[in-house]
Amino acid sequence: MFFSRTFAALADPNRQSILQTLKKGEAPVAIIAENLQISLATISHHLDILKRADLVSSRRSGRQIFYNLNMSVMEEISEALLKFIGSKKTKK
Amino acid sequence: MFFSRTFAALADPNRQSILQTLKKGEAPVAIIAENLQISLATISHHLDILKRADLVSSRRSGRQIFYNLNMSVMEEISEALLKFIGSKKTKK
DNA sequence: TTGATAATTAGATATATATCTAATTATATA
DNA sequence: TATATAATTAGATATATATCTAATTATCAA
Repeated sequence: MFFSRTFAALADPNRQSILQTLKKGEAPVAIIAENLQISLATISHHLDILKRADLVSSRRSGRQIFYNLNMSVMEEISEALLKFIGSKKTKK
Repeated sequence: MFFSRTFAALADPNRQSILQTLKKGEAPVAIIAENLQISLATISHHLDILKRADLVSSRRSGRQIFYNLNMSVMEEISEALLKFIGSKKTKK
């Protein structure tokens, strides 16, 4: 339903770690990998999930692929949560 | 890491549907079940997950158990997301 | 106390996810 | 063009998750 893919993407600790790394600015996979103890193949897989959740984007530069944070979806989720909370009928 | 359990809980469409139902106020399982096409056992399982993610609470009244939305965690997540976004180094 | 009702728990299963190693693709450079 | 580098894709596997039916627990009412 709403943001299912994004919530699922945000639920994994390794993916959260990737997002933390990207907070400092765009980075190639090698840099992202420095903070993780999993294989490059698995990191690629996580990056794919983050991409399909619209949480990151990527661009190739030479042999490297740089990943970038995409903040708009997080904003949308934050807003949706606040709206959800706000719309709740509060009892007496 | 951060809110992993809650993000995972929010990722499932049936659980989202449960939260939507509870937005109108507390409800027993039978009412929650009206909007879902899955067994009561599975609904119990989803309610357990929502409870362990602190998204709902419950109280027994006679033979029924009433479930209730817990908004504080959603607030926390919303804030954490905004903080995360805000703390990102924006380039030039 | 017996039976009915409301919900959870147990046990099984099918699907999804995270992970790995090995193979492949894309790019740069000697 | 051959080789090295950066990353992804393929294929396999183990674990987690969603789901079901059947059994159990808790409560109420006859």
